Amino acid sequence: MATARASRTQRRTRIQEEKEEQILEAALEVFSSHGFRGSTIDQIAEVAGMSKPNLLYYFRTKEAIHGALIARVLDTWLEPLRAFDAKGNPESEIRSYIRRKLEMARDFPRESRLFANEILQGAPNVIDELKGPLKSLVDEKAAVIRTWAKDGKIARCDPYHLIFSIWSTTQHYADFDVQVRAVLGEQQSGQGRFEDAARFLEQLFLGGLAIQP
Amino acid sequence: MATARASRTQRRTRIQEEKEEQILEAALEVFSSHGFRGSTIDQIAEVAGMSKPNLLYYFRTKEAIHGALIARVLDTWLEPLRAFDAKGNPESEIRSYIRRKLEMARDFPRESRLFANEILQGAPNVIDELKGPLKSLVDEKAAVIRTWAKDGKIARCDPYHLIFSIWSTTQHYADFDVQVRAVLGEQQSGQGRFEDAARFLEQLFLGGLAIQP
DNA sequence: GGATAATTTGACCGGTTGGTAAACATTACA
DNA sequence: TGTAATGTTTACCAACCGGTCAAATTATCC
Repeated sequence: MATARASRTQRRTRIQEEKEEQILEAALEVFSSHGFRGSTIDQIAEVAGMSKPNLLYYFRTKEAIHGALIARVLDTWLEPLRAFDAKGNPESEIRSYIRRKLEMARDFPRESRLFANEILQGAPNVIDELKGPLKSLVDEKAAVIRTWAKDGKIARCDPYHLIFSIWSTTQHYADFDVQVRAVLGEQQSGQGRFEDAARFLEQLFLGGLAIQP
Repeated sequence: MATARASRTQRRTRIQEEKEEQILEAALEVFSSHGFRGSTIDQIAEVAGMSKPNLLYYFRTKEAIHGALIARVLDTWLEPLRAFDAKGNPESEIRSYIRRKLEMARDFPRESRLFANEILQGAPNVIDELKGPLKSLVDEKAAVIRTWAKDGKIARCDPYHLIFSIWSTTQHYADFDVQVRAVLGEQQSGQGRFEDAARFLEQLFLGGLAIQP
C-alpha cells in the first residue's frame, strides 16, 4: 500500500507523507464521482495541486492510486459492522447500527460512492476482500442474529438478507443522493432527510423484526 | 429519440429498425457493465456485430446512443410503480410491488445497473426526468400511502422513505450482485437467493408497517 | 556550505478513442 | 432493369490519456 518510490532507506519522508495524503484525498474526490475509467490522472493531479509526473512519482500507476485508496477506505468502512456486538441487546444494537451507517452515508458519501462504483463494475479490485474478510465478518454477525432469533428476542428471519437490507437502505442516501433530492424537492434537500430516514428505518426494522421499542 | 440519420422521408426502414435494435441491445450490455466513460463505441459495435462507422451511421455520437437507451428503458423501469393501485388493499399492493421490483432485479439486472451508473455519476442525462415525471409519480403514490395510514390500514410512516427503501432493497440484488454472491458463498448463488430475499422483504415491510398478513 | 538524496518539471511517446470523409455496395421502387 | 436513396467499409485524423525520461530544483545531513 505504501509507495515511496525512490527511497533506498525504507523510511518515509515528511513530504512523502503529506503528498500521498493529498493525492489520496484528491483521488477519493475524483474516483468517487467519475468511477475508475471515467477519471484521469490529470484530473487527480490538478485537484491534488501538483503535476502529473509529480503524482506519478508517488504512485506508479493509476491502478496503484485506486488500490491504495480502496485499501485505506475499506477498513473504516466496515467499522460499524465490526462494532455490532453479540452481548448487546438486539434493539439497541440494530438501532445503533442503522444510525451509524446512516451517519456514514451523510458524512462520507464519497467513500460510499467509491465502493458503489467498484462493486457495480464487478468489483475487479476488491473481489478477494469480499469473499474473504467481508464474508467472514458477515458470517459471524449472521450467527449472532440467528442466536437472537432462536432465543425469541427477535422474529425469525434470514440474517444475511437482513444485513443486505440495512446496507442498501442506508447507503442509498449516499449513492443515489441526486435521485433522493430530486424526488424530495428543494425544501427537503437540507439535512432533514437524514433524520426522517433514521426515524423511518428504525420503525421499519424494529417493526419488521417484531421488536418492541 | 429516433435517429434515422440520412432519411429525408421520415419513415424508418426495416433495416433501420433492426440495426437500431441491435445497437441498443449491445449498448445496454456494454454500458451497464462498464459505465458511460468506461465503454467504447468499438466495444458496442463489436457486440452489435457491425463496424464502428456503421454504428455511427445510426447514432451520431456516443451520447446519442446512451440517451436513446436511457429514454427507452426508463419507461418500462417505472412500470411497477405506476401499477401501484390506490384502490387495492395495502397488503397485496405492497407485497406485489416488492415482488415485481425483485423480479425486475432478477430478470433485468442490466437495466438496473445502467440507471445505477447514471445516478451515481450525478444523473447528467436524466436529472430532468427525475425532477419531473418521476417526482410527480412518487408524489402521487406517496399520497395514496398517506391515505392508507390516515385510515389506519397501515402504521403511520414517511411514504417517501418507504418508497426509497423498497427501491434500494430490491435493486441491491441487481446492482450489488457481485457482493451479494461473494457474501452468500457459492452454493447460495443460484436463483434461491431471490426467493429468500422475497420472503425476507415481505416480512420486513409488512411487519414494519404493522400489517397483519 | 557542499555533497548527496529526494522532489519537481517540461517535453515527449505510443496507444486508444470519438468521430469523419469518401468510395463502394446494396436495397427499394418506378 | 435502371437509378436514386440507403447502407457499409476502409482509411484516416485530432485529441486525449497513461506513462517515461532526463534535466532542473529543492531538501537533508555531515
